[in-house]
Amino acid sequence: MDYALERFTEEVKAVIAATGRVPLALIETATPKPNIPADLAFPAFRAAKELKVPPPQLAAELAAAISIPERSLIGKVEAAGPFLNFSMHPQRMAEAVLAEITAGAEGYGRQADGAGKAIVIDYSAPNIAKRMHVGHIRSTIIGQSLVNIFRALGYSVVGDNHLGDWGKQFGVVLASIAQDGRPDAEGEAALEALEAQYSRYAAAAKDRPELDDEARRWSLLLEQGDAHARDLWQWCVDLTMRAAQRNYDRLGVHIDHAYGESFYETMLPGVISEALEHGVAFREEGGAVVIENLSSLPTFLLQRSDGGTLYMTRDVATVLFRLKEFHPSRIVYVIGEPQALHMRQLFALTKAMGYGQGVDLVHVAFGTVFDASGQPLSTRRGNMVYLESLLDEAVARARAVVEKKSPELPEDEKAAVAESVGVGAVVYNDLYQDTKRNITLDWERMLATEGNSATYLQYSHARCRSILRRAAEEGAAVQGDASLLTHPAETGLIKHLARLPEALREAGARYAPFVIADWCYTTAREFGVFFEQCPVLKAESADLRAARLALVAATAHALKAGLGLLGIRAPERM
RNA sequence: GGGGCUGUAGCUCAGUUGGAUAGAGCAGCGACCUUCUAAGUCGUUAGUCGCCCGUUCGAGUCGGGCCAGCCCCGCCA
Repeated sequence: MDYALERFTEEVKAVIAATGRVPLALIETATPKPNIPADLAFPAFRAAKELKVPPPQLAAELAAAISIPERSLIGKVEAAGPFLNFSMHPQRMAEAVLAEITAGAEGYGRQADGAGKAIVIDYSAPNIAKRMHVGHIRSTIIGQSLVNIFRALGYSVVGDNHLGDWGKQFGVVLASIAQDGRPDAEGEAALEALEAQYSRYAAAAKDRPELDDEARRWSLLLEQGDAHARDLWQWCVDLTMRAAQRNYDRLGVHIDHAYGESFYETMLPGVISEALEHGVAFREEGGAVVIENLSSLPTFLLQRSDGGTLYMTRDVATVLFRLKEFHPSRIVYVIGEPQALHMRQLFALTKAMGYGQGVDLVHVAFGTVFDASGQPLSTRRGNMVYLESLLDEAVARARAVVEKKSPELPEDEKAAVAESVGVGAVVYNDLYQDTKRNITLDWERMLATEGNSATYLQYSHARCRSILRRAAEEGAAVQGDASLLTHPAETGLIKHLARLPEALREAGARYAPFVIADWCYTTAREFGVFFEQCPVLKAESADLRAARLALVAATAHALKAGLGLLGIRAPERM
């Protein structure tokens, strides 16, 4: 559907065109900066040059020549130097926008751009028998937001959790469990114990080669489908996924599939032979399969000299499977920036092998997380942060704030609010800025309850709901004449609400959830101004109260829709 | 040596088809709660947009060259 803002833009272009003064191709509009009292501008420079008149003259002529149709969303047009500025008709915009949001409710902003197209999004990808750490956290949170965004844009989105459940190191995992037994725990505690067993085993193997042999034997048994090895492996997968699922539930993450690396095991020989047949790869003397001079990328390997496969081999197989299985128009990888080269090589190789022509292979690279002293987080440094503990810590801190700010809430609601606020803060920390930036783990900033923070957005929503709750108690009408909303604070809020569909489009086009975060933040600010300046329940008249209540309801819906795209819950009270 | 990302206020960041006086938050200073949630609102201090050339009516934005930080460059993932 065309939302009000798009219709307004179309009308602006149409009225300029109707003057017959400017060729259609030269009618380009721009959004004025916030300090300009207009909603859409036509910079006359280019057209003026073409027509050989000074830009201010053209702008003035157009301003005089333009006639605004009846019932137009355009309020007024005026020349400002070389710019032709258009303003929205506040009342008609108010009516249109509130009607749209009321109709769309928490699905406001949805579009059909992607109808009939599938997108595969690869995200989260925890390693089996290990805890999820910062890298997986970023991938999970960013990936889920992109899933939400593309679904809202009408795409058929397939999420795939590419589990690290295979490979050389898994023999060590199994051998260490065979030696030390299965930890008697659940969740991160169990995985932490497995990690410790793994480390001990790997360390001991340095002096005792027979341990290495034992690990290799387990690895082989697993690949050969030995029942016992397979059972142990499955136990690890189940344990890890149970722990992951608890975290996913808290984060509002739902991933459609979890094929994992192991799924592709049988397809790997085919991938290698096909690459050789296509002549994009060759087998060097040592036996390794090499790809050289591909799109001027550095040389890389598809098979080890000992015959073993690599990350690249499995990734190629994964692309081929996804193409065949889902027929996507794009495959999106939410993976850390350090793997940018690997991704470019993978994409180039896939295309060179003749696959995925016309399919966009996209790497959404996210930056690295550093600790407060600027060190990268790592297990070895001992400053690693794990998902479950991160969420628990965030919720505990949020709980303290809830106790202080809202002691009157019932116990279970306090807990629920703390959960939403704490988890929301963690999510927002990964989404409020461009994902490709490195970020510094800073508890103070992450759990900030002021300014551009998840809490502020949730608080704004809760304030809306609070007003609506009281209105319901008083039996007040929540639907009124939107054309009464002419206060600058009301108009400002409405105009901004109208921009969610546009923000959604941009977020999708740029793979950038922060565009949504920005929109949410500005919405909360606009609402804050409105809240201060325009009494709702005590409005001057019943009609105005009804109209303002409708605006508050719309704001709540839109804000909840925006937060939903980010994967952040919006509590009713806090 | 080659390549990728980043460089905008004291700090953290927006600023994407080149357009009007470069915007927020935090921190600092000041004001506002007997009125719908002060987890709020308003005011104020603060910037040679890393540096230098170029393209043009116009460059934070585009091109080239430097500088700095992070990361990557065959048998891990």
